[in-house]
Amino acid sequence: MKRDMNCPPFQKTEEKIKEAAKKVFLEKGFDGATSRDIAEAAGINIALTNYYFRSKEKLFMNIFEDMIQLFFEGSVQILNKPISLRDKIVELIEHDFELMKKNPNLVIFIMNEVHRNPERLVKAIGYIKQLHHTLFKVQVQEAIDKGEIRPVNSLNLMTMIVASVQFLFVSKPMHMQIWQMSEAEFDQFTINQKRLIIDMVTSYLFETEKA
Amino acid sequence: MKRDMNCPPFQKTEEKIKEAAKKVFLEKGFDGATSRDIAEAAGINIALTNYYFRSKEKLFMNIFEDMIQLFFEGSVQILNKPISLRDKIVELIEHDFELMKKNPNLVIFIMNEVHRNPERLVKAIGYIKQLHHTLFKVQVQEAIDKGEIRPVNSLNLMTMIVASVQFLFVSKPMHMQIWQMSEAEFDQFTINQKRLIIDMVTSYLFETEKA
DNA sequence: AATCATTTTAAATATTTGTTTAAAAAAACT
DNA sequence: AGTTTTTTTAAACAAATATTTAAAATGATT
Repeated sequence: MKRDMNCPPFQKTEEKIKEAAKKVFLEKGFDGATSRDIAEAAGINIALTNYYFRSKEKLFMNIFEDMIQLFFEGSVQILNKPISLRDKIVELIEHDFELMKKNPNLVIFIMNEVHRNPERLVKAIGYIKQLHHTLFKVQVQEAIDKGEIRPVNSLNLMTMIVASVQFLFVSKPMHMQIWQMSEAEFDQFTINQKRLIIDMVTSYLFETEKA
Repeated sequence: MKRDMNCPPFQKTEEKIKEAAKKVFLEKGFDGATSRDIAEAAGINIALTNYYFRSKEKLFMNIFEDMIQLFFEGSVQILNKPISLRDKIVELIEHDFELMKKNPNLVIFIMNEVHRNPERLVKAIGYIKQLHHTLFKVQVQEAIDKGEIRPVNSLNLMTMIVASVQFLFVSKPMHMQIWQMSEAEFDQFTINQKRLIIDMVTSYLFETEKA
C-alpha cells in the first residue's frame, strides 16, 4: 500500500512511538527504559515497537542519532558563522543555554550513553568530523597573532566554554538538592551563571593590557 | 560467633563484594549492573550479595554513600582551610583534577544516579549541609569588599570552577572519540586544560585594574 | 462486494532478572 | 571429641524482560 501522507490532525504511529521513546529514553536511559514503558507512554500495543523498529536497540539508535544531531548541529553552524570572534563566543554560549533549557536532560543522556557504549558514536561520526576544521579555530589563531586576545589553544577554550554551560544542566538535580532550589530559582541561577560565563571568558580573552 | 578481626592476607567477603560492586556500579550504573555481574566480579556465589547486604538496592546505597563522601569530603575541607583565596582556588582545582584522575567515572556515575533518582541524595544530606556555610564564601565577600577581586557571587564562581573541571571527565569518552585522542593524549589535554582554568579564573578575579 | 496488503492486538516465547531456600561446608565454641 | 553458629553453595523461585506469533481489525484497490 502506498504511504498515506495526509492526516495532519492525527499522529502517525511511528511518530508516536519515536516521541514516546525519546521521552522515556531521555528520562531513564537505555538500561532503565523498558519496551513496556515506551509502549505505555505512546499509548500503543507493545508489539508495535518491534513492528516499526525491529528491536529496542534499533529504536534507541534512531533516537540517539537524532539527539546527537540536535546536540551538535546548532553549535557547528555558529562556529562557522561569518561574525566576529567576540560575538561568536557570546552566541555560542547563548545558543547552548537555550538548547539546554529546552532539553534539560539531553547532555546527561548523551554523556551517559556514550560512557556506557562509546561505539555508538561511530554511527554519528558525520557530525563529529565537522568539528575538526571550523572558522572559529581560524579566528582564534588570527586574533592571537594580532594580539587581540590572550594566547590560548582554541580546543581548550572551546572545552572550557562548553563545560561551563553544559555541566550546569548535567548537575541540575544535584544542584537543586544541595542548594534547595525550586525550578524557578534554578532558572534564575542559570541566567546569572550565563552572565558570569560570558563575562569571565570575554574578559579573560580580550582584556590584554596585562601580561 | 564473634567477628574475626585478624586475617590481613585474605580479603573479607563483605569487602570483596563492596569492591566488586563499586567497580560494576561505576561502570554500568544501577540499572545496567546485575547481581550476577557483581558476584562474578567478586568471584563469589550470587546468594552471598544478598546474605551480606539485603538487596541490590541496599548494596547500591552502601556504595553510593561512599561515593558521595568521596565526592564531597576533599572539597569541603579545602573550602574551609585557613589559606588565601587565591591559593584556595588553585588548590580546589588541583584537588578536583586529582580526584577525577583517580576516579574517572565518579562524576558521571553520581550525576546519572541523582538524575534518575534524586531522593537518593537525601540520605547523604549530611555532607551537603556542610556546603552552605564555608570559609570560602566569607573570603570571597571580604575580597570583594576590599576591592581585591571583581564582584562575583561565590556560588556562581564555585559552580563555574567545578563545572570546568568535572565536565572534562564527564565528557571524556565523547571527547576522546571526537578528537581521536588516546588515553595518554587525553591526559596531556587535561593538564593543559587545568592550566587554562586556573589562569582564566584567577586572571578574571584578580586583574581588577579595569572596570 | 471481494480481495488484498497493512496495521493492530492478545497471547505466548525463551531469557534474564532479583531474591529465596535448604542443604552443605567451614569455623567457633564447649 | 561433639555441638552450635556462621558462611557458602547449588538450585529453585516468581516476576520482568525483549521479542515473536498468529489471528483479528483496518484500510485500500479492484
